[in-house]
Amino acid sequence: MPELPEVETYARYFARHALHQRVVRVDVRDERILDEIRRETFVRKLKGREFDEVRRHGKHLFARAGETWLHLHFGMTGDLAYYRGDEAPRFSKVIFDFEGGTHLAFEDMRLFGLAALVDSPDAFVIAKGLGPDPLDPAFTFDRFDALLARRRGAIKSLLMSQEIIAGLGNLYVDEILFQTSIHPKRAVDRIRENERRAVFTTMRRILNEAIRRHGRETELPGRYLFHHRETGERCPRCDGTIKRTVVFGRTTYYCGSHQK
DNA sequence: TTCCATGTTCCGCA
DNA sequence: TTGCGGAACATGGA
Repeated sequence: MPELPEVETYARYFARHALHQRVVRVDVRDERILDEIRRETFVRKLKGREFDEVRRHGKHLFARAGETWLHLHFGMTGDLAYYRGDEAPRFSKVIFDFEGGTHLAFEDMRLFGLAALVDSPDAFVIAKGLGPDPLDPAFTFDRFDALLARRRGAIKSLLMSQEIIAGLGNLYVDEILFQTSIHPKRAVDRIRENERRAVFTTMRRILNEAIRRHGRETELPGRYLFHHRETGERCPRCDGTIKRTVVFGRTTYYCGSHQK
């Protein structure tokens, strides 16, 4: 379920449970989850260490362990589980055993996620060309607006592009555009400044709202589009009908009446 | 059985 | 150069 609010929730979960404990074993259960690192190297550099800091940028989570940082990306189905005992979660791909008998499992059913080591989160963000994190306090409307300037193409495509803004995914982009009454296919150069401001503030409001609900979309207010992602549904904000299309290769829901 | 999925990347084409 | 459509990846659930 990993868009920004989910990954923020995972980051807090990691920080709450898995810091300052010695890693006594690193169990890579499926090597395919590792990104450009050999299993032996991954294990060697983490075993015996303690994680002592967690950071997030967009959908990427980083946890510092000595000289290196664990990097996790959750793909479509990634998750974390901290537990005690021998019952590893079904789709565990990497399990960290801590002294004291607890474990942190990185689960990923569909294997679109990845685990790796990086020298630093900042260097990784630069190397990958990731855009700013929308919740970074230093990320202002003016910076947001500059990122959209001189571009064409559908607004949804831009908001989905991680090299422009890092962290938004299919559900949250649809939600932001629904709540700002903007059609997902509207060209960005045909969006007025007051609408761009609305997108910026609504984006932050929705993300913070979702984080307050621990990244669980199902707990978002009933008037959110999230609960009405079905062709033919009644729009919870007007008398329109929910329609479905494809933008940026992704199934897109929007209200055929109030989103222009 | 068939279709779909909250992500990312790569390729070809306009 | 920019943007977009399509396919691929792996796998469970409706």
